[in-house]
Amino acid sequence: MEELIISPSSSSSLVSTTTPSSSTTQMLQQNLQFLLQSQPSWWVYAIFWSTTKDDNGNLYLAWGEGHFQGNTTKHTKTQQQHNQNDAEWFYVMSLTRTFPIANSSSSSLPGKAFALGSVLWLNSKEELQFYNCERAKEAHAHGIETLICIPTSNGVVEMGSYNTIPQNWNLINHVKSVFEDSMVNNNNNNNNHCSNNNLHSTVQQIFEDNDDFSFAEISFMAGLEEGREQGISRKQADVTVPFNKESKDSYAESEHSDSDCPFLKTENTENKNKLEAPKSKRGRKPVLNRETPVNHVEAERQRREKLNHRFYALRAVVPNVSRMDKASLLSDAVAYINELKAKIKDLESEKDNYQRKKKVKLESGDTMDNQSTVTNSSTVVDQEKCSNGVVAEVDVKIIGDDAMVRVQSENVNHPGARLMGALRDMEFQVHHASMTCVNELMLQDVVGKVPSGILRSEEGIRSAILMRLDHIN
Amino acid sequence: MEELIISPSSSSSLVSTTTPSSSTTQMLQQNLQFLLQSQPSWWVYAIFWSTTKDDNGNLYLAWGEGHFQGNTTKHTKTQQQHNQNDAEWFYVMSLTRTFPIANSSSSSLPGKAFALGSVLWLNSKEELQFYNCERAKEAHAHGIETLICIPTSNGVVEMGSYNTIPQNWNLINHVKSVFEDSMVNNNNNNNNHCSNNNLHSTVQQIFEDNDDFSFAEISFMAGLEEGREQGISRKQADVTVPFNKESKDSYAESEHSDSDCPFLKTENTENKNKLEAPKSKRGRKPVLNRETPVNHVEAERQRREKLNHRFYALRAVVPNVSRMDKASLLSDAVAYINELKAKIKDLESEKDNYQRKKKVKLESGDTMDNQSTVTNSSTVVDQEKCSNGVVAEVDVKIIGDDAMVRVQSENVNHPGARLMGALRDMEFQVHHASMTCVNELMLQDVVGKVPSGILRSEEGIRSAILMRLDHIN
DNA sequence: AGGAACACGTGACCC
DNA sequence: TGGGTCACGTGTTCC
Repeated sequence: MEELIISPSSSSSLVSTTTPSSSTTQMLQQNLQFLLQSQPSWWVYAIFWSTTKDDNGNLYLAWGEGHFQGNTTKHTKTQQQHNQNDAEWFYVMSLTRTFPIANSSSSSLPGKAFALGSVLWLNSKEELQFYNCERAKEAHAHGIETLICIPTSNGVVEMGSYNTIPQNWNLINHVKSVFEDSMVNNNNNNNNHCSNNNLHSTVQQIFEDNDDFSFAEISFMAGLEEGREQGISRKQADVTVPFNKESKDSYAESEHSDSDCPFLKTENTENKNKLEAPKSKRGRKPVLNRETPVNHVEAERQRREKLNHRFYALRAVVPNVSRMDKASLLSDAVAYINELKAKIKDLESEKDNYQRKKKVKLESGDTMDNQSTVTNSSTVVDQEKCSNGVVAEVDVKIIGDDAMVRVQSENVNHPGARLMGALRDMEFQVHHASMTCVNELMLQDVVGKVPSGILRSEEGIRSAILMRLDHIN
Repeated sequence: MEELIISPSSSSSLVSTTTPSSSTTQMLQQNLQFLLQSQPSWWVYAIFWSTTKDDNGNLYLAWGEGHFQGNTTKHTKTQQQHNQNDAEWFYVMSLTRTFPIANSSSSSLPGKAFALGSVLWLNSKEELQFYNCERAKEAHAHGIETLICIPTSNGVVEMGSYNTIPQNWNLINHVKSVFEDSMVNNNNNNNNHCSNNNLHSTVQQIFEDNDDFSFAEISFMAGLEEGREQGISRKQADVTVPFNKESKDSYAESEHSDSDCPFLKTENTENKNKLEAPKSKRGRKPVLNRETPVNHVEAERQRREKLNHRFYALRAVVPNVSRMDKASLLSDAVAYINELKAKIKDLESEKDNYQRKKKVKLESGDTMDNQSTVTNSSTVVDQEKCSNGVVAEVDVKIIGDDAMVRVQSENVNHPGARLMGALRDMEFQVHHASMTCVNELMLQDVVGKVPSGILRSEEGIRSAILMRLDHIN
């Protein structure tokens, strides 16, 4: 798999005060990359469109950072390669794009997302083609099947995939938290010191639910650190770590190792460790003493990382975390869960009430039916055999201008449709009707206005119905 | 069936002042018995483990009450009888048992449940065997397949069954309500008994303000500390820090100084400092070298404790925590939160639908014109204009093999006949239907079996109905 | 300072 | 025996 990384060194001139420092840029790039690589679904690229002001002070979106990871695998080169090239082209061309921020139907999907403040998730040909958005159409023309735009506080994250990917709230939450956090902190920190706290938090949220993947990547950290990163401090190694083994070749390590993001706190503990290694030249005896502990240390490190990932994940799903420390997070999470539970309980009881009411309605029909079945032994003489072989019993009672019709029959041949059809033919205006199926029996009760034209007698209506029941089917 | 009832008269020596009165005992016994007998699943026994203090003021769980109802039936005497005897033995032996309250991997399942404040529900051989809990293993060795512990305000209800019984919230809620209520009365006058007052309801409040620990949590801490003390001796600490034994009891946090659990404060920082004093050779102030690190250590200890309690609280509100480690808990919590969110979204949209319809119903009664001209953009999508000019709103919900169809339209052109005809055309077998005319509006509700041939989606059915409503008349 | 929060390495424990 | 987890004391950084 090939990677394509574009840093907006040129575009920085456009950006006024919000110009990301190069360390931020790099962080952005890493975030995007980690984002893509941590997703279970395959995304071709991710772009962060950054809010920018032009000379007139109007906001628009311009290229902030991007990551392109191309095709899912090397197989099916013929067809997919074509697509990849297409999408690559689309991606590269995006460098030059800017989008006005407008919610009107414009050509700007990112602009719309930012203006509306809502996620746009288009995942079908149809949506892309008919969304009345030029960029969506372009994307589709270049093989993109799913195109999403997620607004953040100061930009929009756009992602594209060849596949149809259903909306995924985890992804959305990750993106939101990662890019909110990273930028907020960036704004707060005017120094170029790239807090690795932030970096951790931003990076790690990505892994939230994709445990296997993140674990794999994290575990690889262990092997990586000792061997090849001599000069780099431990913490930086942590950051660069998620470049997984498979892709290590294509990643210009320099790109990160020469980072201007100074993890100034070159760790004494780590240094100590490193210094200790040579010191251990003493004898071979430490073999058992050296190797095991180092694994242990590494394992513990990984455990901590994992735990922290989970914390970030939790942070991503719990809104309004009062303070940023872990304890507060946990208690907020608990409170939030209880809140959600209470809400669900409320809603459910509400719904329950509603359904119970409905049930009562149904049941009242049932009891009525029962009642009628109990009494119908006396009226069994009223049963008539229809020509289609269905036994039907019809009972009519006239009350003032209205009539009450009760029909009881086998549940075959859609008795409801037949009765309703019959009543329609008779111009019988239905006010209320209910039909219930009990075993093989269908009971229908209808109340309505007797048509003026027809013979206004119970027996007349009854036979009219019977006749039509017989013939209509 | 044989019953085996053991009252804790003998064990009362263990129990200090918290010994339940005999009336309470009896009530407990009845509750347990009723509990067992009211369950659809067969449980072999139920035990109420009551929180108790030993001479040092440490919390334990000791036998409070129990009920044994033995085998499910008399059949298969050979095999089951053996198990029953086994379980009976296990049950009787429980009389002598006490459990420290600790979350650490100890032999105490009830203790763990109480400390965590969360239900433990083990219902497979594997869980019982590998739960790293002696009591679970013992239970399994005696034929128990499902072993559960449900914490209450002042104890734990343990139940065992030969069968594999899935987690059942009704049972849990039942236990909680019954045993919380019954015991609260008993507790109130018992000043030296520190009950954790319904953990589940309190956690919420506890964390409302961030750092406030209610006595509920404190009681926890006491149990925890005490449990650790018993179980795992802090060897490392013992070696490196000679004063630890006392200092580690200083879990007390500043916030709960007014806690109604006075005994918990027995060991405090002062004590530790006092013991620490001799260690510092002499002068008042080795401050810089001695005292500061000690405070730091202590603070860190408390911080850890706090974090852990938050973890316990989180465990208490997250059901079905897959594994007991923190990382799993966190990710489960995240998953759970997302689940809850999704559910709320569902319920809310459902409710929204319902209310919108209701609103439409009400509005359409007198102001049909208004409604149509208002261009309520959200509702207009649901409404379709039939060719005959009748506005109809169709809602379909699929439940298993059945579908619920709701049609709302003007009462013209015999909507009942049209709908029934449409359903007949679709081979939709009606189980129940009701139609009601409110002013000029006709409401129809139909429940029936979805034909297998048709596209079995709600939207598919809906559009099929709409199409036919349009054409049939 | 001095508290609060965090990461780290380490010892211990348990499958 | 090793991999996984935990608690602990410590160093550090940010108010």
